[in-house]
Amino acid sequence: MTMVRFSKKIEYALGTLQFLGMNPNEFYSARELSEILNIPYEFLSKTLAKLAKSKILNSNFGTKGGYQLSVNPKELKFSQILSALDEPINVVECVYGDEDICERSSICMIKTPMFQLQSKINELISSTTLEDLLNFADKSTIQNSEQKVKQVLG
Amino acid sequence: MTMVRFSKKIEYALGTLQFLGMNPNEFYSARELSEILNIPYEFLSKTLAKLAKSKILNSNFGTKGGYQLSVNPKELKFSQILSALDEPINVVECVYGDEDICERSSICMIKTPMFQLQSKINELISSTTLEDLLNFADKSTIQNSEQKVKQVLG
DNA sequence: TGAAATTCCGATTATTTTAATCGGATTTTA
DNA sequence: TAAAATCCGATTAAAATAATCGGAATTTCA
Repeated sequence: MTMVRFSKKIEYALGTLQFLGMNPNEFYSARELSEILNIPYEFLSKTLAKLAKSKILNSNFGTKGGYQLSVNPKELKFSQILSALDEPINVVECVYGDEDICERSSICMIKTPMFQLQSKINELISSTTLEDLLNFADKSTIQNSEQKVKQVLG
Repeated sequence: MTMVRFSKKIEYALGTLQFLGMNPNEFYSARELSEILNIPYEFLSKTLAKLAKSKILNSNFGTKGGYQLSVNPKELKFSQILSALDEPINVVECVYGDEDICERSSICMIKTPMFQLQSKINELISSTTLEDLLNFADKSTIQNSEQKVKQVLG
């Protein structure tokens, strides 16, 4: 962290998954999604590819291709989304990792307590699902978004 | 985030506060702490100054000066430590912040759900205290640390 | 069958953030 | 008054994040 801030990559992924969750059974291309959601195309397309590789999205090649949510929003945990996009990262480097990685290891007394905190964070991101993202979406913003879809798709 | 990782600044601060919590009623200079805890002096001294400014540490000038924990570990929340070291930072830029900061604001549907997640994170870092850090410290590492203290202070 | 639209893949560049360092002023002790 | 310390601002170095570039493979459809 600095404190706790999602990277743009994650923020974009969450927004996209939310959109796809609200519009299931339909394929959207990276280009369309980038225009609808106002996200840089080159960047978003890499994120989409990763989500597809992790089977969170279905993807199709070709002119009619694109992406589609492949899982039930209720079953898609934040922790899965995060692991699809990044190597697992913990509050401190040595949690779950090689202790030799830090030269302070032998005298560092925060490892075990940090392990405890990490568990709580893991619990939090495992108990939050895409469904939560869908349920709490703000209504007026949903309307704005739907208008943008019409504008982009014509 | 990338995912959730404390900055070195925070990691150093936690380790230092833990050490000072285990050795109350005594002043340690930035130089001593940097040697005992194996943390770059220049960097640590800035961190200590911030903690002192936030009244988490007592500080004294001069040759016999140094730092000392000024609060009860049970009363010192992680959230206080984090705010002492950084501007408040949230899971996404717009939470609690100016919406105009993000050009996607009008169509971004994750704001409200992110607000919910932020609350849970805030709750977590408010319910974790320095005492937790002290309680869960690993015993064998404490011994290593105590040896290091003798080695440094003679 | 071939042009267009797409996903996919690797590499590079630019930007921002984090980490570390430098120089020096102020305060206290002895 | 010299030494040891906190304090303060600025700069530099390193690392991580964000964005871009170039092109290969796949599918659609005229």
